[in-house]
Amino acid sequence: MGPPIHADARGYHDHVLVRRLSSLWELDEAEKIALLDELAPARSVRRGEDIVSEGSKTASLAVILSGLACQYHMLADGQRQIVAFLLPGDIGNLFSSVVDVHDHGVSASTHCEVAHIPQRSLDRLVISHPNLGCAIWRYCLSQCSVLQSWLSNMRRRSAAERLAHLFCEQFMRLECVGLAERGKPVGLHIVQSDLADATGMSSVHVNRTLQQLRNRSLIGRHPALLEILDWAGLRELADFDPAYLHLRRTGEFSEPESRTARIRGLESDEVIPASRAYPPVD
Amino acid sequence: MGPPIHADARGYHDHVLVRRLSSLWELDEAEKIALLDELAPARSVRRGEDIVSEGSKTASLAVILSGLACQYHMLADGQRQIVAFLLPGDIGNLFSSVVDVHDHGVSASTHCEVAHIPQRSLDRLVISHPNLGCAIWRYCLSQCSVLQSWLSNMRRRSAAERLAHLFCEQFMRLECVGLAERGKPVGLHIVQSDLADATGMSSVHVNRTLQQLRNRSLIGRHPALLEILDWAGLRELADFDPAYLHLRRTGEFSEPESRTARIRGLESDEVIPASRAYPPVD
DNA sequence: CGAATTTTTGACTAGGTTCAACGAGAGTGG
DNA sequence: CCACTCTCGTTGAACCTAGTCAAAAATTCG
Repeated sequence: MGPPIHADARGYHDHVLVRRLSSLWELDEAEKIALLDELAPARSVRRGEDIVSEGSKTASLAVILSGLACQYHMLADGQRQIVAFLLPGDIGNLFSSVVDVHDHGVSASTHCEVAHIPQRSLDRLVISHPNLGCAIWRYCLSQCSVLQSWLSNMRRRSAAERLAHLFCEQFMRLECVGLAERGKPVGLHIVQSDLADATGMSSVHVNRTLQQLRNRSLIGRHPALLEILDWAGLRELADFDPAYLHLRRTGEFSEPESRTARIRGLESDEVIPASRAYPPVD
Repeated sequence: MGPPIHADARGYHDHVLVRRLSSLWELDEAEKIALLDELAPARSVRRGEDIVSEGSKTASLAVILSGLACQYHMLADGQRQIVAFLLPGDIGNLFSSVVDVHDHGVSASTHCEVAHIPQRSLDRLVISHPNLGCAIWRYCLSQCSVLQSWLSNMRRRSAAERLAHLFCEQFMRLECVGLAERGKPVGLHIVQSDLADATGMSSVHVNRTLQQLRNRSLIGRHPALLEILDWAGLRELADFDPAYLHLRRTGEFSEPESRTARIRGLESDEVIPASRAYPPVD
């Protein structure tokens, strides 16, 4: 259902990992090829399974190719806190790469395709292609900024604002790797209990808050889709400023209504699959 | 190259910046000297003033020499979220160093001494001394881990647990640069409204929660001191596991006092008297 | 010493949690 | 093809943590 979050191999330009790093830092052809050369074959991980286990030894980096994964911490009382969502093109355990042991786990929130890069390969890569190291450094900083942003939003905002902010972020991150388009729903199925673990709310309250957002026509009603009906409204509610994602092409995204409206209007006189291609909404 | 100009009388070993980086990664003498060589003279910043302003351009890194500073975000409604505390030896704006503009501010929570390292100097340093780059990379990851930890703790824990966790963290971070000792109060004056901005609570609730901790004899009663009366109790309450700080010598910290005293190189194995008051730090 | 900041206290309110149960789909095996 | 199970989503009601407002006490500082 929905357009699959899925990267096929139409060439290295279209590889999600390349797209992700390119969204942060310019890479040349040689660097892209060298990077993809080190990728081990993909493996499948089913929802709920660990991609990287908490406490395990570091040997390779896990690159998400498709699906949705999350970084989490287990607390002493059995609660789980999701500290980051990982979308296609994201690297699961970069933070642990210098440390010997993973201090957090990575698990699959939906079915995922994952490819690994051996730690040694990466070490070699950043030496032979320093500019690649720069991209990775920037990627790390971008992740840190997201963490800071979560910290701000989680505590100081109301439940509706928090969810709105999360949706804005996820959508824009999908967009930057070419997996989402304005006005179109995305087949990204985040389970409500995962939303709860990420925003620090109870799943009951997530449910009720989602209903508010739906009733205000900000998001679509289908649970399995991330469908933003009113980007400007959602963004205003969330007080969302995408600067913290450190994407290169900031101009086009930061524009308020006018531009957004134009984009939305543009596709509205053409094809909107949203109403047709996807199952009924209510 | 060149003699250590800015090292104080006790020598460069004792410089907080060296201590901080050394706590994460082993540095040799040449690296320490080279690093300190690039430090510009310190300047004073009064409580409440900005060390780095949000939105300003990046030109140098701010190293905290003494006092307490914080990284913060201003939200649209005027609320302030503190995303990190900076202790002596910490670098205020490392995250922004690759980005052109600071996406967060750094302000002095108490009177601070701050020294700057020009961005260019740092760039040169990590090239001429790769091992130094390694230490900085690790420092960055350590900061990220702290952020993740804050995220977990802010959301999933009760008010008392959150404050307890924060105190454990601050104390241990002070300890690793030699500014705190078990059983002794530290002259670190965190104002309650700052605690509120950091933990996402109201200052009223911070106040009431502090009283709980005091009544349970976990912390001391003096507002201007960070005094941990019952380390084990506080740690248990907070479910504090220092692993996420990525300190090199992890073993010694999780052990009770006797061991700590031995490793810290005390001549006699007398227990440090809590009665002997610690001189005020700021 | 006086002014400003910080800490403390009280009363009231609201947003969010917890518990418990029910509904709706998807997959599975007979 | 249907019943069974499992997970996920939805709903209601009682309860409670923490926020807000307001004001007094204490501390710091010029």
